[in-house]
Amino acid sequence: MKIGEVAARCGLSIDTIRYYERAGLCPAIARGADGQRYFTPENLDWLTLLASLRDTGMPMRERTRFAALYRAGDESVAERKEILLAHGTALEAQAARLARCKALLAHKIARYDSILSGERP
Amino acid sequence: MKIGEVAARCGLSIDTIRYYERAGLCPAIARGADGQRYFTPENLDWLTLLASLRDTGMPMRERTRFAALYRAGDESVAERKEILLAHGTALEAQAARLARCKALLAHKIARYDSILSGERP
DNA sequence: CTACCGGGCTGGAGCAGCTTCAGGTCAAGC
DNA sequence: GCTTGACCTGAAGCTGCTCCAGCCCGGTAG
Repeated sequence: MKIGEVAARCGLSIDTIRYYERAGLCPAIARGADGQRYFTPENLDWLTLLASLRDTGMPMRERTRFAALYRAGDESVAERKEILLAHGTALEAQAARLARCKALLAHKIARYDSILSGERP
Repeated sequence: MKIGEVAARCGLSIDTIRYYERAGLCPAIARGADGQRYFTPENLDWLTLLASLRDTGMPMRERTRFAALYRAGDESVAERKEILLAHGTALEAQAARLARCKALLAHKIARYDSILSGERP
């Protein structure tokens, strides 16, 4: 798979994928004789996971750590599991934030409505 | 109310509040004779809303637009309502992303578990 | 009355995490 | 054989904070 297809599938931009490779967030990608990157399904899988973690707010530092463990192989599975579990609770926190924002929006919109329908006192 | 208290209550840092004032995201804050900013409850309210919008992913550009409308007064209420409604649907999208990530985590953790408990085939 | 401390102020530098750009290679279709 | 499109690199640029140096001010402890 070439970079364009991977980008389309994993939700990262082409540039971001290249940036992540340079930054060591994904294992070095195999190159063809033409110098182009050729991604394995496992590469795609990993980038998809990274994208999902990024999009749900895992900070770079943490993703970097996670990536280092990933490169270390099966030895690191237990620690990686911890990270994912921790991120799971971070997701809960985020969901709570979303809910609070939703409530706030409802409140504001109600106030706007009362302004719109006949000047409020 | 002084800036420290406002920061503690609204969820933005002191620096961010000052930055937002400079950037025009909140109306100019009143100053005391000592040069310090004194915030009204309405100021606090506004900053709290901004914080909530930021924390749920509303981009700067949109917040800036929203702020400009806010400064324009009641005239702009209808348009502001549109923005908040749109952000509401953005929240839905985010919730969906969170859910997808949660599922992905569950999947990965299951795989890690099967590696941990007796090398997988 | 002086010394100090916490909290505020400013302007400007620094940083993360992309994103864009200039300038170039290669493969394939017409 | 020429254009088109996807890829490559290294470096610069951007956003949205965040931190810092250096200063002022009001209150209180000695």
